Amino acid sequence: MLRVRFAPSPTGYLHIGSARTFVFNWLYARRNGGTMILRIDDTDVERNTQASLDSIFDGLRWLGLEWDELYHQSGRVDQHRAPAWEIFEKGNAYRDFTPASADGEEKGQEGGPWRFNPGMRELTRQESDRRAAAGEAFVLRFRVPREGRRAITFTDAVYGPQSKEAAGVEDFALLRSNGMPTYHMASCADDADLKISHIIRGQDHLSNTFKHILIFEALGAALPTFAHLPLLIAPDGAKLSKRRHGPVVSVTTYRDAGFLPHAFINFLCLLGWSPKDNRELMSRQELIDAFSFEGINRGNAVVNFKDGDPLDPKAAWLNGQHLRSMPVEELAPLVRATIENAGLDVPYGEEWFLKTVEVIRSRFITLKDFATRGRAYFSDSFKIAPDALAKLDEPGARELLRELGARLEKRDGFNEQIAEEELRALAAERGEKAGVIINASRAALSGQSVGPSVFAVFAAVGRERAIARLKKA
RNA sequence: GGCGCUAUCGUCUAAGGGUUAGGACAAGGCCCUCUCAAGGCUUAAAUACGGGUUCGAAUCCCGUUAGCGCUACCA
Repeated sequence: MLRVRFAPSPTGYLHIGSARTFVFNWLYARRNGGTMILRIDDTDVERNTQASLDSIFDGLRWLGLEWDELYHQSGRVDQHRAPAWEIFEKGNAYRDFTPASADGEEKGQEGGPWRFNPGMRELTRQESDRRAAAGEAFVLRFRVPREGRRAITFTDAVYGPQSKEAAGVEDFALLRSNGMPTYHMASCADDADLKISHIIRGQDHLSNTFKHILIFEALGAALPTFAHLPLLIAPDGAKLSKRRHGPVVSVTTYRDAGFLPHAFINFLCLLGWSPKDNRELMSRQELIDAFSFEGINRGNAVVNFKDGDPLDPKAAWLNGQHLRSMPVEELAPLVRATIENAGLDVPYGEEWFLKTVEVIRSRFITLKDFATRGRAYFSDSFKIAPDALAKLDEPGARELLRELGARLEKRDGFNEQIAEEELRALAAERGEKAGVIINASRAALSGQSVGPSVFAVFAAVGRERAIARLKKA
């Protein structure tokens, strides 16, 4: 039974690296008929926030990614503590009564890295029990095997064979002096208990895996398959962080910028993974079908944002591609929400709406464009952009528009063909280039100097509004 | 410092002993055209460095350098 998990700790908003980890887990589960588990690793009570938890759920909901089971570690503390003591009883852990060092670590000093406190590691069971009974505080540490040259090995599904001498691993903590399990303990206990078969997570855990294997083995639990993912980094090479890089690292930035959930997922997938056949624009199903560990890279991937522009250009391109290629029926509700969020509403019925979205989406990059560059289609209160104004200011242009408006008004019926007939007839009559009237019309009708074919604009704007806008010129 | 991992155009990546080192984004040009996108064509742009192994290395090995990660009673 294939079971994977995404285990965020709610100590910041959902950032794009975490989102990608979720996506890869999800893809792997969906690809192989497995179970996707969302586990909130909220053992660090001090740093957890409700806002962070909300952002995780908001982000995942926005992306439309679902999970099959949900757990909170905070409700499972007993299930983490018990196995720690089990390890202790087997002799694979010991109490360390050394007081927590006040500020920072002076442990890893001069003679090399800190591995353990010899006095504590060798304490007899009787002595250890006595001091514990006397109420002395202690942390429970794993007794990492140091005899011989035992190596801890495993094969990572992405990074290949991994090996490290056990003696090089420090006696890491399982239980804190307040009795709370550490991340390593809680995580492994849950992974074992929840029967996680594949641990797919960030490469920052690659070196932690040696410790985790020690725990799994001490627990007598089956080892899951590990697959580590290259990290997402900033253009300056540093790992993505809110402090250094600001909101670009947050999933909500992309949502608020008007991204399509699926386009964002598509973009995320291309960071550190490739289908190896040059495909880039992929549907959800194509992603699922193509996903495998073999396609995952080992080098970190740069999210290419700039100071003035938080969006990776390729992400924007992908969004534009999806925007114009997805079924318009699927896009329409998202556009409607965007329009309504901007305080506008859809003036005509669904048929008109679908047609209009179809016409104008071809030049847009994000959903936001519908409310900004596309504002004139939904509202009479719009500004004419400066470069569009220049088209209106062409000599004679305004007069021609008024005349065109008058002719359209006299004419029965109204559609693309009629608009084109009248416009071209007028141009011919006046010996004027059609382009002048065309460009000026686009400016007057849509407020933009650029956009769809102007006759499609006439149709989308509609007879009454088109005539009014022309005459107002 | 110790340990682990990584290194192909500016960015995302393909090629895993023999290719003119391929694609995409971004940039430049041309075509199309009522504008702008889209689309088509096209230009520029890379195997970090040094040694091996081999008839032949981006690819395998060693070293160097650089980056990242771990080295907490954070996760």
